[in-house]
Amino acid sequence: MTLSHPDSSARAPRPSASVELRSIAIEQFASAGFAGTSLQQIADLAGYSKSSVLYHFASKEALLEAALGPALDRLEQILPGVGGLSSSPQARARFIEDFIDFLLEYRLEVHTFINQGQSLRGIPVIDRGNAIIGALAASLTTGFSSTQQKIRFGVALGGAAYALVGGMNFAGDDLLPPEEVRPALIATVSELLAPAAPTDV
Amino acid sequence: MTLSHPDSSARAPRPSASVELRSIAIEQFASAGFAGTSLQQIADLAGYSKSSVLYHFASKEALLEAALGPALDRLEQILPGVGGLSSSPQARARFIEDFIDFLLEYRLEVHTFINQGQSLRGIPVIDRGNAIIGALAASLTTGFSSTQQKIRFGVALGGAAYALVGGMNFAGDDLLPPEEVRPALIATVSELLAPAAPTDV
DNA sequence: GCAGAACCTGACCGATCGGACAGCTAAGGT
DNA sequence: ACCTTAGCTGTCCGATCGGTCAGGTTCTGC
Repeated sequence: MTLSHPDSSARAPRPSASVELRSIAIEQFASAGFAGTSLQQIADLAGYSKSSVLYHFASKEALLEAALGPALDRLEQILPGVGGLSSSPQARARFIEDFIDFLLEYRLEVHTFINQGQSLRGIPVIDRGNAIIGALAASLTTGFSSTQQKIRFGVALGGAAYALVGGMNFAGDDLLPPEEVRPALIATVSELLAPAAPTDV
Repeated sequence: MTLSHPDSSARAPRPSASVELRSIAIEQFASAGFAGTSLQQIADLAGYSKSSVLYHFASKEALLEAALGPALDRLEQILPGVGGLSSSPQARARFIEDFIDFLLEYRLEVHTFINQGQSLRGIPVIDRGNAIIGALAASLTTGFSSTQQKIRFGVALGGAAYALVGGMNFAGDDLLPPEEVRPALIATVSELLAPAAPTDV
């Protein structure tokens, strides 16, 4: 990819086009939806032609995959730690922090996936993400899978994702700063996922 | 509308087409998105022609308005009761129950609105809904509008909406029955919106 | 019987969709 | 000098989009 690009330190105002297109794409997919975003829009926003977008990414689906892939890789990394939820409180806190940090780092990807994960079923990268979240849910509800537990998991996951990107424009004028959101979100999610030991507020 | 329809008790297997189209439309808007749903799809699912859809509803936006309108009317009805949140515990519980029942009754409408309320900005019925939720958020954060409070509100609203329709396919195979979800959801949301007096689980 | 409203349809419109393809330019290796 | 490759573009394609329109059918009120 960047092997034949010796101008990494030279004058290169353009961040290699591919990266730029991907970031613009995920921004649009999250805010306007996958179906609601055309390749022409992405091209216009990036200052390229539609043909150029299709040169870097073979199809619209490939662009979605490039946009969501890294987030899924990261999520798969922290997934094994979910086992710690039922062990020590430290391991539990550790996983929740990792998970919240994941949400914060991949705001747009998570938002896209949460909102459109059902309607885009069939696209490989979406199915992959659905499988990961399914595994996450299975781990969380191991042993006690009461309706209450399921609701708590659903509210925690969907609520956190929604609060991060989607709905904060209702509570305020614009997005809240991550350094302020992080502790509040950790406290709230900890409380939801650990009902036996309610965190102090 | 139905004034000139005396066959209300006669043989009329078709529920007046308008109603049928609206219910199919909201179902599609919620599951596939507004942009991702074509008038042709709706027509096919209903067994009508696209022209017929546009006969009953002047435009795609008008169909969206007809689909979401009743839910917004109902939400506006229960909105004044939000003032009770800061008064007696009974009034608070009453409002939360009303709100959860609203979510249950208008699952699809709420899901549509929560997921696409931002991207569809500009459409009158969407703006109206945004204004209502804004008023709701303002009432809830009156007095103490700390980041923690905003997060709690966001998680409660988005989480409840998500758990109702969107994400339960992760925790189980299909949607949970409302009579089981209701008490669990009431308990969870009560806890989130009233951190000072945590509900027992 | 007749006018007219309500209902439904196929044909058609311009615009836009995702995508295929040929060709242009600049840079690098030989 | 030459060729290859990467990057980017304009043009074109069939399909589909939301929407208009003229006409057909059936039912109702007079």
